[in-house]
Amino acid sequence: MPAAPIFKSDFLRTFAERGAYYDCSGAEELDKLFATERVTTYIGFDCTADSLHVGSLVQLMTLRRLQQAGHKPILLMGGGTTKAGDPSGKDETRQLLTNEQIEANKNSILSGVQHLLKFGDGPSDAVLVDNAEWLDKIEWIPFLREVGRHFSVNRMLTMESVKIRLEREQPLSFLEFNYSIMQAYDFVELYKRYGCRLQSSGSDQWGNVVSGIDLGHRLANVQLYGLTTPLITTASGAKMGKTAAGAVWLNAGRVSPYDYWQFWRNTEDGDVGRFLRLFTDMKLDEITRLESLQGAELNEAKKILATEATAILHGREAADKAAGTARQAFEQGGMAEGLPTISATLPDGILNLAVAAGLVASNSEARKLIANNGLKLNDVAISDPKFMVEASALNADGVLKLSSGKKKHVLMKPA
RNA sequence: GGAAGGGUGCCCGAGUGGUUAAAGGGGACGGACUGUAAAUCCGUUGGCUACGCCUACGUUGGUUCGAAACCAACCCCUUCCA
Repeated sequence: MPAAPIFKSDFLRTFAERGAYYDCSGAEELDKLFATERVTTYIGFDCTADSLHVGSLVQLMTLRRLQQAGHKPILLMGGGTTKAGDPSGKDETRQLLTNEQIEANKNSILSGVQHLLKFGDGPSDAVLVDNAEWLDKIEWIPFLREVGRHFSVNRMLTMESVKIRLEREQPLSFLEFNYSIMQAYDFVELYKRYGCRLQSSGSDQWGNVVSGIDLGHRLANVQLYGLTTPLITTASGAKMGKTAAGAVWLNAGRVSPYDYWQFWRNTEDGDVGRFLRLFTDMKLDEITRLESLQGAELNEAKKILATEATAILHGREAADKAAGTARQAFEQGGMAEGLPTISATLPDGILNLAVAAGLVASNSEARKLIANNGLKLNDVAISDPKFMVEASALNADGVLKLSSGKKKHVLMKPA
């Protein structure tokens, strides 16, 4: 990672102090721009799913900090690019999404980030833009004449992403080859429509960002800028955001605030300080204090991380509730009301209940879990797969707690 | 259009007629140890009404007592040539 320059503007300085800075183009000029005017900045996301996940959070936090510093963020949805489909991946003949699906995904994604960014018409309010607005209307020949002539294949072949594929003799379709052109075009189009001067992205997108800057010179005679964030991995080197249940989605419908809180609570020791800087709004000196905690005391810092990160995404109330639920479930061994709750009909076999609770995918899996001593009813391990759960197992509040391992709990209420 | 190689479980990858629900690795899950961490060690990793049965090695059909493996057609991927 290049050493971060000393920035004068509030935004870039904060951005760098929080560990989100990887590289940028024209550092000095960009710094000056940030210090003197409101800068409109965009980040692109694809909309193949109905929610973003934690992997996009660094980017979203970038937009949040921009907005906090009084600048204007644009969330660019790749509606147009999504229609082309991502051809990488071997033999999955990936289904192309219909327009309705893409539209639904966009709305859903937007609803998932409502707490992170303030959307609206104000000068620094975030806006959502879909690149289908212009990509859909492109005509082949005019596009080639206007835009295509500015792209040198010779140079595109030297781009890192392309070069790697060629060197490894991996296939690279024409469509993929065009992604960088589309992305470059998006940048210029956003400049024309919204006066957008800066594109932020992960460091892997650098080549595409530079293409956009270049195209800005040629088509609009304007100086555009790029700002990249580092790739975030965990201290033990794993890609961030993959857990048991798959990706950690941002939408509450996919991953509940409670589970989201748990995700952050289970952060590795070595990541606590870094994550506090990146993913919360906490003051830096407070973070310095928290990350200096040793051994088990670091758990306190993890709880704060979990609550703060959850508050940013789901709101303060949901975060406090998740924290409270966790406290009851883990520290007081209680029934913790806020745990995911499903309804059940008693009496029923323990296998059925475990499947109904979503703790396991099948009866067989439940049997295996029991054989491994991992399935608990009201905190007592079950040893008999044929165990019948009677209504008498309900506690005073009329619920029963089913657990897989030590961390995953579900409450069951008679229907 | 021609030639060659290939499609195996969540992923990578072995397997070229029976002992194969399919080696090995990764990942994941559970257990032990801990601090709801990491590392380490152990176990599990297709389904079911479960000492048995069902479904699975791109698709369909065939050869055989018996096929992931052999044959045919088709689909898809990769590479080289035009």
